[in-house]
Amino acid sequence: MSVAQTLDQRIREDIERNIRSGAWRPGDRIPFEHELVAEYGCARATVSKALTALSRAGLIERRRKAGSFVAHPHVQSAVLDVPDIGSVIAARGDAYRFELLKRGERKHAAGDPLEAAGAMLTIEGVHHAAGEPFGHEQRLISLAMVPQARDVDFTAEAPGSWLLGHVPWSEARHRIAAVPADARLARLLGIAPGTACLQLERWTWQLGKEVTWVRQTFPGDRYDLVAQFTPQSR
Amino acid sequence: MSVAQTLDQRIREDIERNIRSGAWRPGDRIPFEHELVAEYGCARATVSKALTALSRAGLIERRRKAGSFVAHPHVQSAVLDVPDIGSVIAARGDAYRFELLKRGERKHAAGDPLEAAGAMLTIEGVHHAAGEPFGHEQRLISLAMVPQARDVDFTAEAPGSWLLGHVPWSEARHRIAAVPADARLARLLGIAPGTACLQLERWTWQLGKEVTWVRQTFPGDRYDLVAQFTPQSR
DNA sequence: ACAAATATTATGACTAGACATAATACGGTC
DNA sequence: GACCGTATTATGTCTAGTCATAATATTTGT
Repeated sequence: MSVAQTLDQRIREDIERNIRSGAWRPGDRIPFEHELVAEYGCARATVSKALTALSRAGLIERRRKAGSFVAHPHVQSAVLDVPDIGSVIAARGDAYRFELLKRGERKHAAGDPLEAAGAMLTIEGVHHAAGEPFGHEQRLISLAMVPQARDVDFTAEAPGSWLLGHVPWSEARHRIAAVPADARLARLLGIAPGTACLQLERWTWQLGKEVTWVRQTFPGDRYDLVAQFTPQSR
Repeated sequence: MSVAQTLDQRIREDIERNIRSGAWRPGDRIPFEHELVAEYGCARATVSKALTALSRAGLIERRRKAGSFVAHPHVQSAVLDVPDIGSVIAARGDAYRFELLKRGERKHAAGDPLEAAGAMLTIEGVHHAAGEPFGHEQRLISLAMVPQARDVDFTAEAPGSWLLGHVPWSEARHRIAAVPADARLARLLGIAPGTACLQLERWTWQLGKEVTWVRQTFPGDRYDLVAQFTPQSR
């Protein structure tokens, strides 16, 4: 099967195979650490490393004194990659362009998706693939958090990829929904009003402070999200 | 801030804060393990545990001889929880019911979303919340993999939750798209034809063999997906 | 000057222990 | 038999070290 691998990986995979094959069912107790130590002839730290990994992956639950048990699956948990739009289009071999429609600056207003007070940069634009409209983007950037954004020319670079390079390693929350295109969106994207669109909203913050909010809307027939290789958890 | 925590967690969080705050930027070398050992006055295994976790989270890259470096973010990677529909509705405090529309059995046909040959169970139904239609489901189940499914009464329990309890710890691939409701779907869900719907497709397999395929469709105004707390990676 | 051989160094995996902690099982008391 | 304190036990975190491995620096040979 697989080639050279470490002992803790082998232990992990042996246990995982027993769980995924159904040989060990949810609720079953798996062997105690000291039993695995005896079986593999290794130190307890090595067994523990394997079990810690399985526990973090949600496959087992460890209980002091009682032992470790195969977890009960509850939700399907998937890792969803939300790539930069420019790179998605480039990967398909199409030319990419960001068309800046509007750019403004204003104070925080009630009902804004960004809750932090202070000055904000507002950006609206359309992503193009191979010359055709691909998706619409509405964005707010907190100027308190990213003052340099004031001096950036977003006709040359899309705000998303600029932010990725200049405000790295932030955190985010995503919301995915299906919405009909309103009249304005339909005109901008060259589609019929009411067309089903995939809408992705993302709030990004850095150390608990809001950096940017973006709402991207794509016609349903031009874009979909794929969440690959999905273990269950918890 | 936080209360009692382990030393490796503290080291991990200290480094993570430096990265997320932007103090250490992508490409920067973080302190060597032996420097962190001196700083925290602990064993190298403890520092290594923290760095291993950061590396698996995609925040740093470790290179032998060279040291460890802050990774360059590329895509937004989010953990998406796709819960069982029944529990979603129950969590909102509404009554849940699965209405079985059709149930059949047939051989594999060309173009089926499940590629494995053999007999398949076909199921169609509607999920109801508080007496109102909530979403539509079309499903195929491989009878070679789950022969017991033949004897289950899916009017009592939705196939999704039954499978979760009887074929645990499988793997899956998801696809999310926005589609307009066709005439039949519109009638079943009590919505206007063309209404924007969120469509979730899921292929599930166990140890490399296909178990089930499902396509769930929800009117856009009744359901959306939220991907929480999203670290970037790779 | 350039390439090959060698030394150095940081990470990676591991061992054989120690002590802490939480949950269970056991025993004795009322 | 119900209740409470104590002993036991499996996990959880950690130490102080070893040996291996991969990549960089340095030296050596031509």
